[in-house]
Amino acid sequence: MSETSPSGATNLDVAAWVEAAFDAMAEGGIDAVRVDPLAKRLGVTRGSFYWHFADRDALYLAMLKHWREGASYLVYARVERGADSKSPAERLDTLLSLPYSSPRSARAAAIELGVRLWARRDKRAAKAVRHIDRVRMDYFQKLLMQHGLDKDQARKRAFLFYAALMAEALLFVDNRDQTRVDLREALLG
Amino acid sequence: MSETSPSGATNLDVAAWVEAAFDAMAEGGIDAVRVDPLAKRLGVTRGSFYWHFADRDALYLAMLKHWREGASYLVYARVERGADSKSPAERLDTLLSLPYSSPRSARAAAIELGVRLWARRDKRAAKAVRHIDRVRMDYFQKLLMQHGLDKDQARKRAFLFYAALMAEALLFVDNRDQTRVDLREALLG
DNA sequence: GCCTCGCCGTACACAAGTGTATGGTAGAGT
DNA sequence: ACTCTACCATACACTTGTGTACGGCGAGGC
Repeated sequence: MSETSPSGATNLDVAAWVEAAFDAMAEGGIDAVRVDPLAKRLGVTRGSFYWHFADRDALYLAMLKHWREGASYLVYARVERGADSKSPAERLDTLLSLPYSSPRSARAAAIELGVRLWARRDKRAAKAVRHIDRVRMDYFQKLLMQHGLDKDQARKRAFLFYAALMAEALLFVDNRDQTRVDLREALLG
Repeated sequence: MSETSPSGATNLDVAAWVEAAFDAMAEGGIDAVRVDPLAKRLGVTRGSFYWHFADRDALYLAMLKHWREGASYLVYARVERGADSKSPAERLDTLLSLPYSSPRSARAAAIELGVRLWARRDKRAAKAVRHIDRVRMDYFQKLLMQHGLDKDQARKRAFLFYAALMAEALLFVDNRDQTRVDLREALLG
């Protein structure tokens, strides 16, 4: 356990605060990320927060850093495990099936929205979003090329693929299961 | 001028407050819709607000009503003008080209995000979003069927079409113009 | 010429959140 | 045992926002 804080039950570290911050963001966007409510949620007072962070903006930066890494992770590691046994089509299929059914994924979807709305007024967040979008679409394009498409076709299809994934976080449609089946057919068939 | 308020320069009506509320929402989400900042933006005090609205929640409801109507309007009237001279393909093409290039459309995109993030915690907003999503997708499906697709294919394509439109409001991609050309080819070609 | 009424300003009490300064405490080191 | 240090609580001053009560003012009706 090479943690920043060595031990203790009530001992919090930066990661715990960031985690709670994303919980709050999933419910109410970046404006819901407030020091006092977070402290109550964690069972401590603001004194703890201002020990780990200079101010609220420092927490924002820590959130961005975490999201930047975690969002890349979501694309790479989560799909890549199982390694070479999977074909590109299987990996794309995995991507289509994982979001956003479970409660955990619903949280991820809300965070996606929150970060992107935040990025409309914060340049640092916008930069992170641009980066993640590039990383993801490049990955999708790569998979589609391995699946047999030429570079140009793969680029177009990657956008559609990504858009469809994001739409599940954004749209309020009725039959999500049916939609997912449709997508699989339209984008991979 | 059949306004609610007959005349006067500083005289505001409900519509003016709702308009300002959406401006605020486009910048900071539903949490940025606050009475005091709105009043300052409009050059009045809160006294005016609490004359037109019972409380802040009443403004929220007025916003939802306005969005519900305006969002349907965006689909119907905006594309349908020019009437019968346009083919279904031309109308779909119009839809693909209008969002979200102009500053006005950027505002609309931000509002879309704001409403949908809000809908994750407010049931009334969620209901409005569900309704609008149904209306829009039904319209897209209808156009695609008139374009020659059978009902089932049109439904699937309508989702992709809608998802691609929404992705422009959500994603931070580099070449929006290129993307739009690609979409036209992929979805209508 | 008053009076009502729509519309807005002002003032107040209250709540929630930020940041800061300072004090307390448990554990590890020596 | 003494101290140092990481971590947290407490108390304070400040800001921003909500809702409410009340007062003012100009335009029409009678």
